[in-house]
Amino acid sequence: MQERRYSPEEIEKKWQQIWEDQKTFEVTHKSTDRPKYYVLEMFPYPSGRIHMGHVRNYSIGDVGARMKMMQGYNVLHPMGWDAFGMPAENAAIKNNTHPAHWTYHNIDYMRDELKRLGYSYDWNRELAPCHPGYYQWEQLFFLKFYEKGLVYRKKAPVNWCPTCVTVLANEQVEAGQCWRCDAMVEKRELSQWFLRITDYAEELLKDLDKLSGGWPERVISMQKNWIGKRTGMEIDFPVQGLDEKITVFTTRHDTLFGATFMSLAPEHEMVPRLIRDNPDQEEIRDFIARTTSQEHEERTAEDTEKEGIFTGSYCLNPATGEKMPIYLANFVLAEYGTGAVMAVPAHDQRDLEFARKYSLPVRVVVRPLEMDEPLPEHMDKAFAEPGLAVNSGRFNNKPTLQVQEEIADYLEDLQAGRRAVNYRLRDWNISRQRFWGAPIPVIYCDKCGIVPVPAGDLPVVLPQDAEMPRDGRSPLPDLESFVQTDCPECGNKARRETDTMDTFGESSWYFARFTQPRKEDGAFDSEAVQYWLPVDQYIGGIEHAILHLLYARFFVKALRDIGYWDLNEPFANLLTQGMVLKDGAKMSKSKGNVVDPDEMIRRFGADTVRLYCLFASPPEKDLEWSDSAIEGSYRFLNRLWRLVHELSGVISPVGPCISMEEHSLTPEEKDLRAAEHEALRRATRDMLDKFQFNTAIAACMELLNPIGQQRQSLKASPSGPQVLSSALSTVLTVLAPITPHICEELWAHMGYKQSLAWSRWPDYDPRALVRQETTVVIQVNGKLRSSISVPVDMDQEELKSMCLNDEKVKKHIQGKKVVKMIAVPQKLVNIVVR
RNA sequence: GCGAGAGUGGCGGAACAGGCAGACGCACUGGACUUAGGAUCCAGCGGUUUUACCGUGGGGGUUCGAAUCCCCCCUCUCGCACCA
Repeated sequence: MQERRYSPEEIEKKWQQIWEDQKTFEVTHKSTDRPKYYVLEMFPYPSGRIHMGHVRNYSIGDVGARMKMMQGYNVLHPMGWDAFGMPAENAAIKNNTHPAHWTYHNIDYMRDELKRLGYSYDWNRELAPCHPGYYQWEQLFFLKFYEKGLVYRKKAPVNWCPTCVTVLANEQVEAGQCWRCDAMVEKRELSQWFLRITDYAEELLKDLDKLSGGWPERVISMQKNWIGKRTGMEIDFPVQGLDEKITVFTTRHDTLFGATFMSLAPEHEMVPRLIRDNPDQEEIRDFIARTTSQEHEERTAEDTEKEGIFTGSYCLNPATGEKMPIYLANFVLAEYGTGAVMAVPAHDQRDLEFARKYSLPVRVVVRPLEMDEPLPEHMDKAFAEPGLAVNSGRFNNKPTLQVQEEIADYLEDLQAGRRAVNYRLRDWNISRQRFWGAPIPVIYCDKCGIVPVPAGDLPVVLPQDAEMPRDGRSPLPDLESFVQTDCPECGNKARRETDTMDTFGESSWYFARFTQPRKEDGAFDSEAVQYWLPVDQYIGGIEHAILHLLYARFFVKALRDIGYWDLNEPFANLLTQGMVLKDGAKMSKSKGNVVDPDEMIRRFGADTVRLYCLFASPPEKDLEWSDSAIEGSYRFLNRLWRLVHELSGVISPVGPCISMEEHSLTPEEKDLRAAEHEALRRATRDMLDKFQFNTAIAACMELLNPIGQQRQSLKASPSGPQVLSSALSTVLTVLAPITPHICEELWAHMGYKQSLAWSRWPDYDPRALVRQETTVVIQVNGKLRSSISVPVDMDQEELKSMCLNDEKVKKHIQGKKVVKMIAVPQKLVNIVVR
């Protein structure tokens, strides 16, 4: 008989077609009695081609989706494109075309690539936010946010990336650099649109606790960190000679008695009034100019020397009544707290350094618990730990925590301060001076001011005829046909906003749109949203730990308060997959270590690529790509292929893990059957419960080995064909979500009529796991000395005496006294001797 | 500096609940088959001075028994970092 070779190319195309023809992965929320399960992978930016990181991400998701289907869930598994963004503009400039053209072309190519990988997407739901049918809803959200005061316009120092020619949100600046191009970010004073994410700071923080368990702790702690909640007090310091107060935020109000001077950010709004009467104004202005022109990153570096200048004004310490000189200091940030710091040099390292430099008084107000009060003149390190209050009037000798409470009460009584909470999180700047994004639906009228576009006039469509300026600027401000419009209120000539929305806006709600992506009379179908959301399993890279994942959480809460749903969180479970590395480094063109998925699929087929991605390491860890290791995965699939074909005449479609008359089986049959059920037990636990595909695959490989080795004798034994059939069916079933094409093909070859995609995940039989004999290892004083094979139900006492009579054991216990024997049933006996 | 996580063969990685360390795979070695082998199959594969001893980053501890639990230290990765 002509041997049929494993030809991935042929069978993968075939099964992809069958799934498509049979609409295997098309789902609806209507008329189903099965529970829902929503699997989502972060959608890709259509950069041109998919890379191995995508393949890994989407393979993990696909296994999740297919496996849940087999468990009887109604599974939603959609895919789309994060289609707005700058590379499209750059490419359009380079190729003298329109960003839309480049984007849609890339999408077409990448969709083919994904299809070749056999993912179980419901392609009917595909979406791209650069389509007006998508972004019109985002523009509507903007209007609703505006109505609610959740979006506002203000002039503020914002992050400007000179290379991208646009501003960036705080979350998009990493160590002073642009998250996308690594250019140093500058501060610029611009009027921009901001989303009031800070209104939700407390809820965003609080709800992280609910995500615990479903989300990696790492991501939760990163978000906590980013939100940066601090509880403390706002304290007012009256300024001498002015009828004004400087308000500070502090978490250490217990040290108020030690505040000997005041430090203000050079940008503080009170500065002009504080220096008005100072003859050295020039010098101060110089200092301010010097400090504020410094790059933010440089100014805020920890090792930057503390510098300041005296304003000439004084304020009063509300606790001591003492005069405190007011300084400007380079290390005080205008954007944190109130931009003013009460300086307590004895208990804050920065203040101490500053005090030493400008010879300002140091007063100790906290004494360490176990030590004497430090001498202020000898201090070179501030004492920032808790202790007992000293030099603090009636609060003396009380512990720090108690003093905090009492001083808070005291100041609140005096109306000189109040308990306060401060967050590091800032409002989200969503204005972008770029073209390829959703236009912000606002009109500026000389008479009426800022006028939102009426909802009925949406969408504000991004012009298709724009020509891209070569320097990267947006064409919109110069495009009269876009800019010129009539004021919706007074009808006079007016101008459109030319900024577009941050592309993180689109990804903040796409998961919800997927539930009914073609809906035309509204953003969401409430029934579909109610049924599908939240996403049960979300999968993507850790790089979005703060950015996308924080924005999306915020959007869900904001849209909830607008009335779209009663959902609180978008993603119930989050898996952050590791990177794909080659030679220990992230793949990149510049390093020349890129492995092309298309080429791998050509050489080995999609199943092998998927198998390798899932086998080489657990999902959340980095994966080191190895050209030779992937061949091992290919070999395994070949071995599986050959085995099923060789046994064609013997095996039949009996089903996986079928029940059998135990007592009629030969020992060899029983062993293979036990191995089969053990493999299923492990695979079920590792895949379904833990998303640990590498060990589930190992379990399949382990099962295939004895099938291969014992197939000859099993072919001839009475129940051998049944046992072999069941075992192979189990292997194919377990591997089906991982390598679906080859499994479908072999499944059909075995004689099954129905697609594996619709097969049910089998249950193992605990009784089949029980073997007749088991190996018990014998230790003497905890050291392995021997092992014996005994019946599983052997009596404990009998087992112990058998161990003592073991030849090797005897040697080790000779002449010694047996003190104790510990027996772990079916595993081990430890003999303790002296 | 603060916070989180991780250190296991030549490599990727296993080890459920404190009970045979190294499953599974890669690489390697030997053999079979073969005109050939980069296919396939079989066997071996932590180290050493191999009746035995040592071995999961290092040191201590708990325990009959520790990769696993506790304490100290080292290293690496990630995040935050002049945030008052």
